[in-house]
Amino acid sequence: MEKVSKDLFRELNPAQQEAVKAIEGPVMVIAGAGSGKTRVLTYRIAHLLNEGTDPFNILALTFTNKAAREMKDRIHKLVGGTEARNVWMGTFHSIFARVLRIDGHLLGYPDNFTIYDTDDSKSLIKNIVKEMELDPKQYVPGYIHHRISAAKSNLISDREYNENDEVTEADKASGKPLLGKIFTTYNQRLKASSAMDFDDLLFNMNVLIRDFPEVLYKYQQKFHYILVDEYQDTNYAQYLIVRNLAAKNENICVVGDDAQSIYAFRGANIQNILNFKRDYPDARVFKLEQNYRSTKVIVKAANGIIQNNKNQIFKEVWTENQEGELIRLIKASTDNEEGSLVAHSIFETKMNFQLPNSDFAILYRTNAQSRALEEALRKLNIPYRIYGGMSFYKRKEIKDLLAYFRLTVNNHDTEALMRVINYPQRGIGATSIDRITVAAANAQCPVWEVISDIGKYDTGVNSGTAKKILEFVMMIRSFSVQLQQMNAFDLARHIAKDSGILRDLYEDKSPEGVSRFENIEELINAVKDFSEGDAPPPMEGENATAFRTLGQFMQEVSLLTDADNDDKEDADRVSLMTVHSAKGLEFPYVYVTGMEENLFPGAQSLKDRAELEEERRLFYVAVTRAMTRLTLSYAENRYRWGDLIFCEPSRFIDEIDASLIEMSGRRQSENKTYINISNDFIIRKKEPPAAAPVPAFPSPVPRKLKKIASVPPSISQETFNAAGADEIVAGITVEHQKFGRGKVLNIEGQGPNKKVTVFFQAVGQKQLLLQYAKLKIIES
DNA sequence: ACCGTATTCAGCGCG
DNA sequence: TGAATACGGT
Repeated sequence: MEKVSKDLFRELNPAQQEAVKAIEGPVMVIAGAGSGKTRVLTYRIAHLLNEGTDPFNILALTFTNKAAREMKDRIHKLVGGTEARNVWMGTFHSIFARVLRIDGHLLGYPDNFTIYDTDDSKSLIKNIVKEMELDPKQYVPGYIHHRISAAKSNLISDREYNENDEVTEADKASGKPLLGKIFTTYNQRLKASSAMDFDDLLFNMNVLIRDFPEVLYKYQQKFHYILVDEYQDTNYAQYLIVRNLAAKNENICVVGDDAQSIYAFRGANIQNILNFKRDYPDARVFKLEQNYRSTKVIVKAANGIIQNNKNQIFKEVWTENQEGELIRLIKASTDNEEGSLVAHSIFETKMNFQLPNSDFAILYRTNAQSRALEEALRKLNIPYRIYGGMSFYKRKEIKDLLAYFRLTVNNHDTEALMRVINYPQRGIGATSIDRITVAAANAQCPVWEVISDIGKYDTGVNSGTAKKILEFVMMIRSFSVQLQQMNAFDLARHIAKDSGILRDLYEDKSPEGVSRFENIEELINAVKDFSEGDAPPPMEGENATAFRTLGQFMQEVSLLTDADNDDKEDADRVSLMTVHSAKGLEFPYVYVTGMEENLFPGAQSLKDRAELEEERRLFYVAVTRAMTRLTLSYAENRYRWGDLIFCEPSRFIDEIDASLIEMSGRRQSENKTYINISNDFIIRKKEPPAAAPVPAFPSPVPRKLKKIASVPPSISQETFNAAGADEIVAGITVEHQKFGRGKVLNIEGQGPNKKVTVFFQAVGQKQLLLQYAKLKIIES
């Protein structure tokens, strides 16, 4: 033990050592970018363990699953053994979901409550708006959800919301007087579905420890040491939980950087970190100011930027690293040229220094900017990966199967029920579903209650439909019964088959259908991996099972988001992402693109000081991602929402000392106007790269052709120009865009009504109107 | 139930 | 511009 802890400190600089050693009492660590923030947190926990602290008494809160996982791994490497896995380490949401599964019954929730994700919440809101017969233009689900979320994050209940005149007046003034009513109904529906949304996990945790002092006491006793990562990003609900849990022992350590607070727009309160000294007058504050990541040039530039913000904790970040290259500034005339110049710069740097693609990152403010950059990279055959796209768990087919799992675990989960009651189609149509919903609303009970005893309610569905509903209920019940009998994998496979999802997707032979089928297989494999792991040690108050159940799988999966389950396969790619998602990462070569007024800083932020300061912190984050060389770029014209607009270079460029910047030469070899027109044309029309000379006068191509580009490569656009009606005769082989190849059996009808019967290998016999079906002749 | 077409809308996004 | 959704015709 002793030896390990000596080694532990040798790897830390004096400031870091002090921060690690200050175990007792309130501590705040202000960690500049690249100063070893995570290192301090992990070493601190390792130190606690080495000193003999029971891991069960340590609570470490992070913002992302990824951060929690990385920290666990690193601690495990430092202290070895199995101790690390017993630390209560995870996101705010996952830790408090765990607590609520144990003690949530005090608030009237079963331990198998469902967690609604944002889509579930919005869909529920949408339905409520519809039921109340309000104008969906006025009551946009996304906006309402945002309001409700903001209220919950500030611990304002629906009742308090409705009783607050200021708030209700504001809603009235903006033409949404019934927003409070929707809030109330929304909460009622959640409760009836035994469900919590993400914000409820924090809100209800607060209610729990507010209303049940013995529960608060229990966790105060348990969590002797509390650590919080990214403290600058905590919202009020999170802040208050932490403060209450730490109130007894005051062994609380928060780590963060006020200069990197970039989530005020979703409720983070930078005051939490600025006021820490006020909350804990005895607090010791440690500043980590030595940067180990970046060159002197980059550090100087970053300092120059952030000093323009007024509201901050003073610190001076410095580095012993070498001076490094000057910051490059690329000026392009259009967004497409910007992409091309960035791509060429990456290509050249890569070749000159023989670097892997993974050394490069391209950052942008908005996701919409990625397209031009992608096109440019593709032209140079530079492999890239876009972060923050559609995550695995957001795909339709995955959500469908997960909905079956959810409904199996919690029959009251109404969003899941609505999703699958008629998928795959079982003849329970929109009208019947409406009738059921209305009956449930009238009877003030969950939809599941209505359909599981449909005769008892006055729904008005006809007997045929009632029978189909009964069959559906029986099926779900049979799944639920298996929860304690089968392990997660066996039950998941059983559900995928019995529900008809597998068959439904298997029958779809289109490339999209095949991919969906593969995704389902991947999900079932994930369940398999989970099943084969050790049964988790039962927590206090939990039932122990000999095997891992589907219920346990769902608890884990409902708080996962972006596929951190990284693809190791060909990881050597250039990274493309928004500045927000780059937070916490580092790359040798970083390109920050779209450095223009109204884009970065964004147009909405120019109105008020606080928002502009957040944009500036965002830029600070972007700049400090770079280790070796930073490149900034902007375009003088940019396509936005379809038309070309003029842009001014960002004010942030001027905030960097001019002596640190070098203007990178534009590629002057070709006529400028020519480049713009031709490049724009090529990229927008998705024609092949101009290996051959580009036509000076692009021939007008019908717009519609663009759509074709999304069709998989095997099917080119000409392929599906319909064959002439006269050319199709019985006996020939044809290809259909969706159904694939098949043989023509029969032709009937005349002119526009000419009908053809085809037997497709994949899907069987189909009748098609020649007028609509675009058939290609494969073999006559 | 299904398809093509019209319409609408556009910020960053953890869990 | 393009993606997501609503609508109207078969």
